[in-house]
Amino acid sequence: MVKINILIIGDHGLVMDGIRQLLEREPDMEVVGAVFSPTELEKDIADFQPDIIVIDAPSQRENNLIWIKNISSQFPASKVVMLSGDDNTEYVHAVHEAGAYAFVSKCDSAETLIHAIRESYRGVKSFPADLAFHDGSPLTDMELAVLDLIARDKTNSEIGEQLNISKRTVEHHVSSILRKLRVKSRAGAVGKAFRLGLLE
Amino acid sequence: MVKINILIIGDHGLVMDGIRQLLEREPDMEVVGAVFSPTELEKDIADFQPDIIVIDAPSQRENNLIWIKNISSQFPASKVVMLSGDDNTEYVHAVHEAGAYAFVSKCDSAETLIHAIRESYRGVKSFPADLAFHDGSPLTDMELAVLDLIARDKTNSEIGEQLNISKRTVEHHVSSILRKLRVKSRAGAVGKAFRLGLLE
DNA sequence: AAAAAACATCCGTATTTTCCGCAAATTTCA
DNA sequence: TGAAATTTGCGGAAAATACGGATGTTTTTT
Repeated sequence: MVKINILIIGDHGLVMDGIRQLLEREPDMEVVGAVFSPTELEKDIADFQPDIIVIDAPSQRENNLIWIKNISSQFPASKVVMLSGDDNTEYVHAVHEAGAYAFVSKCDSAETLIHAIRESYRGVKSFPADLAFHDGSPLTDMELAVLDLIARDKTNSEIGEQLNISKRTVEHHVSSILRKLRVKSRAGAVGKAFRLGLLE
Repeated sequence: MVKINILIIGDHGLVMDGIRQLLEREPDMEVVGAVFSPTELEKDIADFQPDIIVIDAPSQRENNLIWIKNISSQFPASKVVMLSGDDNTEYVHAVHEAGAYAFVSKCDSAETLIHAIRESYRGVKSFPADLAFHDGSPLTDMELAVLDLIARDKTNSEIGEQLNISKRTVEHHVSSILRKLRVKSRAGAVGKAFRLGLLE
C-alpha cells in the first residue's frame, strides 16, 4: 500500500513527537520527517517529498503564512495542513488564502487531524465550517489547458498551434507543470493529474 | 464536446445508410465512415480512427469473426459492436471470444444499439444477458506493468531496472502499448489508459 | 502432438520530442 | 504598485520514438 508521506514542521519537539506518534498509528500514514522551524524549507521538501506538511507553529504567525505561500506556489504537490492554537476567523482566512489545504485547531480531536490529512491528500480542503471554500487546482488555467492536451496525446508543437502560442511557451508551461506536480516527465504528470483529480 | 467516432462496416448499403441516420441523430456520435466488406481493413481504421466499429454483415460469418479478431488484437482502441440477425448462442459466444464489445440483435430497438455503443465506448461490454462476461484489458500483463510505471513518472531505463529487463525490451513494450492504444506518446497512452479504465 | 499465433527478450541507427537553464517583455490582478 | 501569470527566444543534453531485424518461450489452435 502506498502510504501518505508526512513532514512535520514545528517549534516544540514534545508536541511534534506527540503528533508523530498519533499519525504513525494510522496504517496509511508515514511520518517521513520532522524539522524545526526550517531555514531551508525547499531542501527539506525536496529531500522528504512529503504528500502532506503539517505545520505546528505556535509563534511567528507571519512566518507560517510565508511558508504556506511558498509551499503552495512552488510545491503544490505537498499540501499544507495547518495545526494552530489560534483559530480566529481572520487568521483562518489568511491561512486559506495562503494556499493551505486544511486548518485544524488544537482544540480538535486527533481524528479531526487524521481526517483532514486524508482529505487533503485526496485534494479536498478542510476548514472550519463557517468559511465557504472552493477546491482549487494548483495549476493555472493555461497550465491545465496544456496538461489536458498532453493527456490527449498532443506534442508541444501541436499544443502551440491549438492554443495559438509558440512551441517555446508551451515548453515553459510544461516545465511549470512538472515542477508543480513534482514529476520528471509529462507522462508522470498525466498520471499524477488523474490521481489527484485534476483531469478526468 | 468530443464525439464518439463510428465506422460502419457492412454489405447492404441501404441498411448501412439507415444505421448512419439513426446514429447521426445522437449529438454525441459521429459516423466518420461507412465501408463495404473491406479489403483493406487496417488502412480504413488508420484513416478513420474510429472509437467504435459497427459491423453489420448478414453473410460470411467466418469473415466477421476474423475481422473482429484482427481489430481487437491490432487496434483495441477501436471497439467492435456486432449487429447481427443471427443470435444463436454459439455465434454470440464466438463473437465475444473474438474480442467484440457488444452484440446487438437486429430484433432489438435502435436504443439498444445506441446504448451498446455508449457502453462500449466507456469500456463496458454489452452482450445478451444469458452470457456472463468479464471486461478484459487489451494489454498484456507486462505491457500493463510498463504502462503503470510510465504513469508513475518512470523513464524506460528505470522501468527496466524495476522489472529486471533491458531498456530495449521496455522500449518494445512501449511501442506495443502505443500501437494498441493508438497514440503517439507515452503521455497520451497514460491519458487514454485512465479514460479507458485500464489504470486508476 | 504438430503447427500457428502471441509474447517476451535483445540490438543498431536515425529522427523527433522533451526538458532544462538563462534571460526578458507584456499583461493581469489584488 | 508589486506579485503572479503569460509570453518568447536560443542552445543543448537527454529521452523517447520509428524502423528494421533476430531469437526463444508460451499459449492456442488444429
